[in-house]
Amino acid sequence: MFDRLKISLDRLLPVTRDEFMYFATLLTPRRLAKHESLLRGGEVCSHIAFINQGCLRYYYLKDGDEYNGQFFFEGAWVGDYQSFLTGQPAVQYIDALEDTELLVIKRTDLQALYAERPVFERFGRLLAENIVIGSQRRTASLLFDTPEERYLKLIAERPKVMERIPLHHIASYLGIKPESLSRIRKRLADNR
Amino acid sequence: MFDRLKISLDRLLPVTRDEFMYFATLLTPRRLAKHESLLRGGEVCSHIAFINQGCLRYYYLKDGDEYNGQFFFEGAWVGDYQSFLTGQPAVQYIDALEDTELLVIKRTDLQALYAERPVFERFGRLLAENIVIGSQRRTASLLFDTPEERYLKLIAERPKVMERIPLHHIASYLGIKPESLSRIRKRLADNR
DNA sequence: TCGATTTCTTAACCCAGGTTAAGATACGTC
DNA sequence: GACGTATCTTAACCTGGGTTAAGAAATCGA
Repeated sequence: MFDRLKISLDRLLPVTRDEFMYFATLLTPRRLAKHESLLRGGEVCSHIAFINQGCLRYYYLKDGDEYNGQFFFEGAWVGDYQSFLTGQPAVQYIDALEDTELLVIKRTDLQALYAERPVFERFGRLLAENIVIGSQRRTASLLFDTPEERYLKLIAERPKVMERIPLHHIASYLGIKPESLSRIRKRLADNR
Repeated sequence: MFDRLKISLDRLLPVTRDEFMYFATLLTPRRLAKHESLLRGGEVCSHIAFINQGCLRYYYLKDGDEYNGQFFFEGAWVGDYQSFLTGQPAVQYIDALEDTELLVIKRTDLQALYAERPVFERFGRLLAENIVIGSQRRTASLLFDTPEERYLKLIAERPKVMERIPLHHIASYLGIKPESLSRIRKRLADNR
């Protein structure tokens, strides 16, 4: 049950068996059915979740339309950082895109863990730093890549997204409408 | 010389006078003239800098065009996170937009500080977490706000940017060309 | 198994931002 | 004070994504 978590943690920084066991006691398993939601906008994000199996997305709602911010697969952590850290209502919605198994940790338990075990404080820093890198890459791509370029990069860099996620969700992630993604795909198929 | 830094640190988390003094010994003052660069793409970002006075931007270069990622003013930290953390060549360029005074810390010194003083490990986490929040907000705005909406939000939320930064740099930050920003401004001036 | 829903595509028309070119101010600096 | 540069604007034309509408194909659920 905790195998994937151990591997995922160790990739960021090695923890002793003892420290890991303690961490594991703070985690609660949770299952989400496909399309079930982990967090709704307006709620406070009081937990973050490690994905043991499955796939989720977070998205924003504006004028009734959804805009996919990011997709997450097994081995990643999900949560609304802004809400989790500040205690303010979430602006993000988080849904499962497949039947999903999570390991969930409460905000207050994580805060206490940071204070008690320095190695996890470091883990928190490394995790946040890695998220910064990913988020800045995404910002840069939205700033200066065309939708077509973003689509091609997605195919090249994140095959899992192409394999497991419907095209209309991908379009939303790319910042365009499904019809436009179809058009781009046709353009590319008619070899440019 | 360290007053603004102390205030800025304390806002994230309080440090004792003693801890602060130790931190200060790791910092080197540095001045940049307007338009001088702190980091060029391709270099490794081996330092991060606290802005004591002045203003900088980081930008990306693509096909000879600059794309402004972010602006920073006194009280903020600047650096290419991706390069600083991974040791890979920077993809960002960092320039001063005004004559600027910095306090610079070396990567290796900061790493050592994290290991020696837990309070700074925590500081590093909190700083990274705050950057995540800012970066995700920016991503979201690029994803679903129109350029006009982004411009209006910038006026409302970041008056310093409007006061101190040329419009063509603001256009680049908004993801549009200077001519388009002029058009948007005209549209708004002709009251909608 | 069969109707309903989800997913994906196509096409016609519209529009905001890009491109190109030009000109007006303001700013520096020698 | 004058020349060059940086900043900002305007306008005509172009283009790629949005909108609307429709239909085909795959999947789901009862």
